Amino acid sequence: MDPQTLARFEARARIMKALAHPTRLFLVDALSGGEKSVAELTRMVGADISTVSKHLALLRTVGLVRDRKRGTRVFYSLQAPCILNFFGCLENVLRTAAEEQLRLAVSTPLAHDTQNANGDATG
Amino acid sequence: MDPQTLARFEARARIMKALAHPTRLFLVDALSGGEKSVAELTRMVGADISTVSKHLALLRTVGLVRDRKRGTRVFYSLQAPCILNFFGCLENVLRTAAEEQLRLAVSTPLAHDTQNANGDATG
DNA sequence: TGGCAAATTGGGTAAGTTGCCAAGTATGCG
DNA sequence: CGCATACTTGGCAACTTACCCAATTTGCCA
Repeated sequence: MDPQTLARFEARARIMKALAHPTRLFLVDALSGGEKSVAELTRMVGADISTVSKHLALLRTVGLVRDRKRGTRVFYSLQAPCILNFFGCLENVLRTAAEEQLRLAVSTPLAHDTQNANGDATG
Repeated sequence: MDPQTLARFEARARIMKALAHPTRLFLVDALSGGEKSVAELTRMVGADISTVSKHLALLRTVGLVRDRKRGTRVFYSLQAPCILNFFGCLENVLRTAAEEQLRLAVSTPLAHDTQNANGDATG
């Protein structure tokens, strides 16, 4: 991987890292319905406001959200709504993985415990 | 954030984490052209084969890629090609962020060094 | 000006991540 | 069988990240 390619993927990874946390994914999702203040988001998340503020700052640093100060409050909004398209893909991956797990469980049952553990032997 | 919502975003975050590394993003990109062996990918990445193997294992764990053993070799391929759509969004975010940086740099120049550093004082 | 509310920043600790080497596993071949 | 090749796994040191608490900054208003 040459330096230029590396730099490009490092830049992409920085954005992905910003999304690689449940709270931050939740924040992005919450902002899909329009801008919200830190306090409002803090209430939704249910963590310390300083924690939420730091999460938002990280999202802003990589350019995923933007902030707008109004009085003492700061409203955050989505800067890159195209992220939302990705959520469907994530659900897709999760569903496929779950199906795969199920398939494996059925096709390669454990040596012991095969008598009636599944509870579907009659159906 | 109620427990069920938390669980859903944790599951999503697990996938995002798997993508939150330059090497793993590179691997996903490399696999967009079809399945490749670990040795082949290792050559492209330029790291230790054990490192690449672990990256691939992680991608497989979350269901992003799949492996197929053939003889002594293991071929990996994309299980969730929809990820590739996201790369365009990432580039979008990067471009927008860069433009934003430029805009800020132009609108709020440093107090010193404003003589002709930009080279566009005459335009 | 003093005081309140909203938000950010700093700090310390606990937990997670990464990469390389070494060792182990699996397959093919003579 | 013995050996080589391809890959995976274990383990450890270096580094990064997350959270809560405390302190600070910012803006509003009496």
